[in-house]
Amino acid sequence: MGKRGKSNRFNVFLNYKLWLSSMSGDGIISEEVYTLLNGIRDKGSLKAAAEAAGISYRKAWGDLKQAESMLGYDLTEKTRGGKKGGHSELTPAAKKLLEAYAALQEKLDDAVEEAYLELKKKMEN
Amino acid sequence: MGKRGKSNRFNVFLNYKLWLSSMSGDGIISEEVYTLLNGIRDKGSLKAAAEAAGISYRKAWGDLKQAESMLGYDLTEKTRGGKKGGHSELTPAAKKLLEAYAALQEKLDDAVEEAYLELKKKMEN
DNA sequence: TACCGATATGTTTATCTTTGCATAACGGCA
DNA sequence: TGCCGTTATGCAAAGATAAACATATCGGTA
Repeated sequence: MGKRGKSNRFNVFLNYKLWLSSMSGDGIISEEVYTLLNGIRDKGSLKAAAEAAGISYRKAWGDLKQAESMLGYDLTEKTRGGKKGGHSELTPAAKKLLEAYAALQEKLDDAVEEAYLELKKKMEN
Repeated sequence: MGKRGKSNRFNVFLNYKLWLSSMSGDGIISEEVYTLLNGIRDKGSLKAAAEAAGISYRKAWGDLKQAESMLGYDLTEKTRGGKKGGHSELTPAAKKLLEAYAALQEKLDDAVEEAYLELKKKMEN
């Protein structure tokens, strides 16, 4: 950057969003499903996970249901009634998915960051 | 995979979407803006680019406008009237952006593909 | 056995996004 | 000068998405 004028800063962020979909493209597992699963693991109920995620229970329930139906197996084990009214917890498959997803996200975060820097460099000169 | 039963195939796709946003997070440049820019380069008009992209002219125009306002400079040079009623063409900055974006997308496509294979592998055993 | 709180699910509202419609401006060209 | 096709833009209509609301079910526990 020379002493005169300001360089042409490329002042924008690069964002990305991931999701899993069936071949037919109908059902999806969006990032908020991962948020929900994390919440369920931490709080022990879908209700609590939904409010922690800032979405309605109705939607959380629907999203989770379709995620499970898309995968063909359950991600949560749910019970109604009982001492605390009911609860939900993760199945082993869900735990595996969360782990795998965390690794994936980390890897892609890095890739996106790197790609962003290159883009920025290209756009700034 | 043993001789009995079928392996637990993880039959879902990993998708992703990219976009640029301002720091404040309001304005965005989504992938469809790139599609539009490509269309404008090929067809010479926003109208044609919009229908090629399968979106309304109204939206295409609005998206482009906000992209330009977010960047702070024009991506297209537009003229009204004239021999063919008017036309649009890319500015040098837009051409640069398209090039940079193509490189970025290629890189991320690879990263996502790779990450997907790892995810799949983890989920299938 | 009545109550509590969470799961389960249909139905109605509200919100957000996109399209569609209308209208104006523009500038070559017949 | 009137026409054509495109850019430009406001506004109303339509569609998609999510929230809210209303119940029902369940099983410990008081």
